[in-house]
Parts: sequence; C-alpha cells; structure tokens
Amino acid sequence: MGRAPCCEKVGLKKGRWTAEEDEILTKYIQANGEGSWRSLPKNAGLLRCGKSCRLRWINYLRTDLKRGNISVEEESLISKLHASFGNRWSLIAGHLPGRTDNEIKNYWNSHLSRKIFSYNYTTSTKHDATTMIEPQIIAFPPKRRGGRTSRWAMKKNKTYALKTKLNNHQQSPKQVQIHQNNDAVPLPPTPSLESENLTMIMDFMALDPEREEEEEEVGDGLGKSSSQQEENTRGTLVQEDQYFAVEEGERINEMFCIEGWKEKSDYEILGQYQEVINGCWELNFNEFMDTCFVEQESGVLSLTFGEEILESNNNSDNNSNNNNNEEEVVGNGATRNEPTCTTNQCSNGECRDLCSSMALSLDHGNNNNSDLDFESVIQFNGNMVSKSLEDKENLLSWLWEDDDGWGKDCDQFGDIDSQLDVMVAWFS
DNA sequence: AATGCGAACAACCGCACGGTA
DNA sequence: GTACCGTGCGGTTGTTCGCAT
Repeated sequence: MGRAPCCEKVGLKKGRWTAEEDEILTKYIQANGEGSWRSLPKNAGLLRCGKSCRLRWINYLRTDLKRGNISVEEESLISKLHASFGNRWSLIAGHLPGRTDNEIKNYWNSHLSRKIFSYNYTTSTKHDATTMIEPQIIAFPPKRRGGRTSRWAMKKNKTYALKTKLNNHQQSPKQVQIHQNNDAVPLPPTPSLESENLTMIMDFMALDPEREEEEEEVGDGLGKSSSQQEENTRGTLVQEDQYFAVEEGERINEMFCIEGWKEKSDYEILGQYQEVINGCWELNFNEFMDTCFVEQESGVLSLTFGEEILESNNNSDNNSNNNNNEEEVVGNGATRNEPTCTTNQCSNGECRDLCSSMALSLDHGNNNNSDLDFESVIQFNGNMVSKSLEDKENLLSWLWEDDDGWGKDCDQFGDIDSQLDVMVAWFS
C-alpha cells in the first residue's frame, strides 16, 4: 500500500514564503503552539503543506534562532562534530544553540566541504597519550571568480522587518559558554561514513544519566565545574569537555573512549603508538601494509602478524579470548594481544607496538570485531576518512607529505615518489 | 552596462521511525 | 501484527544576487 501524502498538494503554494505568510504562521504558532503540522495550514489559513510550515518555522521563524554568520568557533565545532557524527545534522545542530540543522548542512556543503585537510602529527616528544593528531583546515584558494558576501551581511542592509522583529533576542550566556573553546581542531573530511560505535559513545557520554551522576560526584574530574552542568547546557558541555580533552594537554582523549577506561594509564598503549610514529618507524609502504594486514576471503582486511590474525576480544566472551599469544591486561579488563612481528625490518619491536596499538584501538573502538576495512585502518586514531576516492586521495597526500604526514620528521616510507604507485596499487 | 558564474541558502522531497488505533 | 499518522531528518533542487569579465 502506498504511503498517504502528507497533505493535499493540489492548490498549495510552493516556493518562497512571503512576509504575509510568515506573519500568519508566526501568529498562529504563537497563539496555538507548535505541532499538528498537518492541520496547521488549514487552521491558520495558509495554502501551504504542513511540512512546509514546519520547516519554515523551525528553520526561519523560530524566535530562538541565532542569526549572523557562523563564527570561527562554531565552524570549528561543526567540523569536530561532523567528524564524529557524520551528516547527522540535527545531532550537530543540537550542539549549536540557535543554529538549525538546515543551516549547518548548508554551511557545511558550501563552506567546510570545500576545505581540504592536512594532518599534522604533533612534534611533541612527550610520551603522552594526549599528544595526537592536530589536523588543520587549509582553505582552498577560492576557485570562484566572483562570490558574494553572506546573505546575512546583505540582509543587514535590507529591509527585513519580520525577521528582525522575530530575532531581536540576544545570545544567551549559555550560548556564549558553548563557544568558548577556541582551539580549532577540525577533522578530516568526513564522512558519510558512520562511526556507529563512536556515535554510541558520544550519545552515551551525553545522555547516560548514570554517567552524569558519576561525573557530578567526581566534581571537576573531567575539568568541568558543577555550575556548567545546568539544565539545557549540560549535555553539550559534558560532550564538549570530552571531545576536546585532548587539547587541554592533561586529560585522556575521550575520542577513544573505551568504556571502563578512565585512567590515563589505560591509554598508554595509544601513547606507544604515537611514539612509534614520532620515532620514525621505517618500513616501506608495502612492507607496512603486508606486514600488518591480510585480506580474507570476505574481502575485508584483517590485522595480522605473520600467520596470525588477531582475534577480537569482543568476538569471544568479552575479554576471555582464546588467543594463545601473550596476553596482557590493560585498562579495565581489556586485553591486548602481543603478536609476533615477522617483518625483517622491524627488529626492535616497533612494528609490533604500532600494530598492536592499532589492534587495540580498533578492537575496542569498534566493539565488533577486528576485521578492518580501509576506513577502519585509518580510523584507528580517532579520525575518520570517507570512502570517497577524493578522500582516499587526500589520505595518500597526507601519508607522503613530508611536512604534515607520518614523516614529519622523517621519511616514513622512503622515497615517496617511488612508493606512490605502490600505494595507489595497494589501495586499489 | 550586460552577462555569466557560482556562492549562499531557502525550500522541497522522499524516506524512516515511533506512536497509536 | 498491521496500517496509518505525525514528525523529523537528510539529500537535493531552485532561486537570488554579488562579483568578475
């Protein structure tokens, strides 16, 4: 059976809303409240579809909308949230008071998606799990010939009576509070790729009342004051703190957020990974990939060491896997496989450390299994890449960029030109 | 001054999901 | 269990208009 249309489309007006329509809708909602969108147009005397009314109200007429250009802080936040949530605009909008999902979506599509990203590993030699990737937004040189200022800027010089009337509110202190974090750490172009696990983690961090209670008891254990936990802003702030913990240099990067891992020491192994990278891990690309990953019949890649494919702890009974390799308990009961590194270029165990670190972070991060597809491989450090060719291309760029890639201080894969074809072939 | 390009963004559309009868 | 309804979401399209040529 076909789906009933949301409204009778015959005789309904489409296209831009007039000021008169806006006024009618506004007055009606002010008098009767939101909701009942289907019947609203009829009751209000509008020749519009109910959905259209809802959209108009939510995206434009609501009095709590924040107008004006997206600030740098907001842009940064959008980038971060998009890296975590993907195109879940409503979720992102929920962290930007006064901004609508549509607005953010448009902004992303018209602004941020045009930016390319490079990835900088920190040069810090600190053995610290908090020193990780510092991606940067690099604006594309404008390709447009002309361009225009933001519509809001244009509107400022125009008569926009209704909107002005409706939006003469001030930005609340709470909103200001949200945007206090000025550290822009935009993440790679994302992703339609969903990081379901990460999303679950984020949702957990924001919504789990038990955890919130816990955090209240701990006080500012995560660096937030109790006053920040006010209703309506609390969830956002909790998340903010955790997202950006890494930037504050002291706390655990909760992007990894392995449930139950609360201590920094739990994450030391991630620090090992960092050190390996900074320590100029030397393998050529094929050796690296061939050493650590094998393709299975299913077509997915699995992390492997020599002949052995790491088993996910989660595939077995929680942490009681059957792997006979050395097993080390890390963190809160999480297990770490100690593989045997077989590469002949890795006599000092760095490869092992790197790979096991990746295994650990992936293993726990994905919570599903240890099979790795391309994206997962790249996702291991809390960042994601999309499946698009363009993004893979960007990734390749990142890999071989002397200044920004793995070889910031060294050539990670030797002469990159000679490795280029190999890398492309491998990814293909 | 005319024209075309392209950025900005408002609005539409189809689908998914939860609630309810 | 099924069908329907209301609503929300995200992708896409259409419109406007500043700027460069």
